[in-house]
Amino acid sequence: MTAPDRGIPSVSLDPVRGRPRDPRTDEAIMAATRQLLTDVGYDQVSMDSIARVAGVSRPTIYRRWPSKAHVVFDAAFGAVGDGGAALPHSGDFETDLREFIRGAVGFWREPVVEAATLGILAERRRDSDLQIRTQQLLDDRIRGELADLVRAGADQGVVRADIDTDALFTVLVGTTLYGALIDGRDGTDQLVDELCSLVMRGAQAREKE
Amino acid sequence: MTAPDRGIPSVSLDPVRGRPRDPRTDEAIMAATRQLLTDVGYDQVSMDSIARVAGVSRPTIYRRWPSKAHVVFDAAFGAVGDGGAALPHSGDFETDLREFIRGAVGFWREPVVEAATLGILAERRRDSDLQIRTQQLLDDRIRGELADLVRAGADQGVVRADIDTDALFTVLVGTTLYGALIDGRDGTDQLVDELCSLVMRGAQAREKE
Amino acid sequence: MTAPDRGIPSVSLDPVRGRPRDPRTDEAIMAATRQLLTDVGYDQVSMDSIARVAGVSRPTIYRRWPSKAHVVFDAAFGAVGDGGAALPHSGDFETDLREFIRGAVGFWREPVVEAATLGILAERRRDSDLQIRTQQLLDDRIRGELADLVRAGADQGVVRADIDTDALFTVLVGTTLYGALIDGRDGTDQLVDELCSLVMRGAQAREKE
Amino acid sequence: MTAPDRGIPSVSLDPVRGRPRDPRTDEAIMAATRQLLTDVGYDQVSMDSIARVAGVSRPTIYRRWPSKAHVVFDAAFGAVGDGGAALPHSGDFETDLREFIRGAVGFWREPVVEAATLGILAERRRDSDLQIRTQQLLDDRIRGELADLVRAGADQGVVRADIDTDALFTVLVGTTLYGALIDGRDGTDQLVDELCSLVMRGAQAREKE
DNA sequence: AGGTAAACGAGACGGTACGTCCCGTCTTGCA
DNA sequence: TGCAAGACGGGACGTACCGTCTCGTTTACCT
Repeated sequence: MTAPDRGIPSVSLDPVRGRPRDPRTDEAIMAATRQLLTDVGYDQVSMDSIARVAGVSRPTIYRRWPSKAHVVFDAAFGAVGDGGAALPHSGDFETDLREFIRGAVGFWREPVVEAATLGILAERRRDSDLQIRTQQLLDDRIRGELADLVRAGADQGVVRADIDTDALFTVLVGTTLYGALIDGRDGTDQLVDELCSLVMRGAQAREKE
Repeated sequence: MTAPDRGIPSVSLDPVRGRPRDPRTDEAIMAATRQLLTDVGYDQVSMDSIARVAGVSRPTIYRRWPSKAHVVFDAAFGAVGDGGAALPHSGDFETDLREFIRGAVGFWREPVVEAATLGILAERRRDSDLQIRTQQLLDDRIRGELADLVRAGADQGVVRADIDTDALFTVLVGTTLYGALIDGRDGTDQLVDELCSLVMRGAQAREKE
Repeated sequence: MTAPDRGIPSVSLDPVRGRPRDPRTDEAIMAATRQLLTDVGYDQVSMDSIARVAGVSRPTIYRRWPSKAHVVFDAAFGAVGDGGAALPHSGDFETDLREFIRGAVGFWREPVVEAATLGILAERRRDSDLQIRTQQLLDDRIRGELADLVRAGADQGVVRADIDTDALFTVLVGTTLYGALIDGRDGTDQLVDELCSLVMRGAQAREKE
Repeated sequence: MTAPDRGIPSVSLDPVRGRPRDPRTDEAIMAATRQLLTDVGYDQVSMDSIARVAGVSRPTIYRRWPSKAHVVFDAAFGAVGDGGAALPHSGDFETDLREFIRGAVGFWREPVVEAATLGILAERRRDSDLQIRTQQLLDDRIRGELADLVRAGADQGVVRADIDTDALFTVLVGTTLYGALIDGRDGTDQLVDELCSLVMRGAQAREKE
């Protein structure tokens, strides 16, 4: 995510009119927001503090983002698409699933994400733009990726053919989010193992074997 | 949760000195908060608006609860323990599990809970009291209840003996919370069915049958 | 002027409800405003700077006055009624007139008044409350006082019977205001003498003598 | 006033280098400013609104005038010198004086002047350039004109020889300004008559006649 | 005809102030 | 002591101007 102001998709005819925005300003705001998020947490981050740390004026931030939630969203999740893409796909379904889960837990536990997520989710209820963007963040990348994984597993015959990918997605994202951000009881490894095991085999005792 | 003011345990020597608190005041505040939560949502609820709707002054609220988050917590979750207790325990594990899940989804989707939860979870990060209370809410009642369920299932031999109840708890609560409050894609029934099915049987294709 | 918030004449039934306003706060705001007016001038005075100097929060000022112009008005002119009353009335019309003029020039040249007046007059055009209050300030006290003076002079036969007190008022106030605040060319004494002389005798050469 | 940019006297060596300024732009800015002044008043006029109405960019205005006050000054008073010159000089002092006063009142009551004057006078206190320009506006033209008038009257013997023209100027300008812009109580004719009468004959009852 | 320099529209930018809102605490007087 | 009312400090909000700046484009004059 490198171009803010996505909501207003810039209908302008000319590609550039007027003084262009300084890209360093964007980055300074993002960096300041990330730093503040990890330092003081979502609620304590104010537009004023962001502006101060970024060496920028408050109106300059409002010129780019419509509200604090959007600034934080981009600061916390903006780089997700770029970095998180490199999932290995070893070919073995359980290995790949475990990696997927580990990636999810790791993602929620990145300090910036950890600081931002619940605030964003709360704010999201009153901001339809934010709803769309959070949805897209999860759906466009992660849901699709999981679908690929499941399809590969089904082709190999190790995954039930009638599995509902969306439900599986909900289970994985919901559980990792809850485990990482809300419950906070288990270590990463334990959570990953148990979730992977449960998703693979279920809770039911096998009748045979 | 029927006895507010947990933080300040009332140092008074005599049980009653001076004018006693009017218990109707407590209920008026709770009712006003619940109404406002469903009407305008967590962030739009202000102590002022609660006081106004309850016909009460702001200090009267602060005399009973230390902050808005605690008022909302009690308003949204205070009655949980009383009402939600009546789980049937039919004896059939899958039926009971399905009922447990349905109860969880239904809980998250109660209008007041739906309006309050994400706000409370966000606020919880900076308020250790609130952390403890949310933890207790889930643990004391629900975690124990699930443990009973699992134990019964294990005794009957329909549940794997090595199942980790805590992990199962995380999966169930996390998934229902996410599905009900964040994803919002599935209907209740579908979510319940799929989650139940996945937890029972897992995603793995059976080698035989 | 000791009771701000004149615009909303406090319809409350009870004389005192809730915590009463601290009168020292009012005085601190007035003193801060007066100091700032003389130090930096009308336009440089901001609500923030007043609050800072007064050791008060901005909302506290807005609780008492609806805008900067009203704060400045009270700070600059609020004490006028009390102090300026002691006009001597020697009995000799020209002496009293001169004293009246000298008082007017002295008033406009008080540092606080000098700093505030033109700003207030400019602001007045968009604020009907302020219009009324400026009008009252001049009319209630000064116009009446001049009328007394003129009536006494007419009784003694030294003032033309058909003199228009309102026009005389306009001449005196307009000229002193202009001479003191806008023209700034003459010293006080010269302005007083010339205005007094002109008003007494006019510009016309006497036909005889 | 037809040549803007007085402050920065165009250091360029050649009289014209590069693209020359479009003179229609100047006029568009002046016209827009005049329209806005009468429509919304001094304080509501912003450089942005002027630019918008004039179909011009903000820097284009700043290229010609150093601040909003100067733009407004020229828009409101720029054409004064040209139009107001034609005072008749009938030869009869009182007639000419009345005409002078009527001209002054009429001037202050021109819609654009009425909207601009008090704002300019307030701004003038922090802008020495503006001080000089306002002074010149009044002095160069009007003060001199009045001096001519008085001299002619003195020659004819209808005006006291020791009259102070500057004081008379202060009285006439101050009174008309106050009467027209601040007091707003009298109609034009009444103000003119009374001021003229007072200035001619004074307030003193004649001992004889 | 091409080069050069300023005008020009557009809009970013730092800065400052505005007036409002809410929080949580406090200070009254009355019950 | 409970309670209603409301003052109060503090802090954040989002907006509006100001005057300056940096772009790319246009328009004239001058080689």
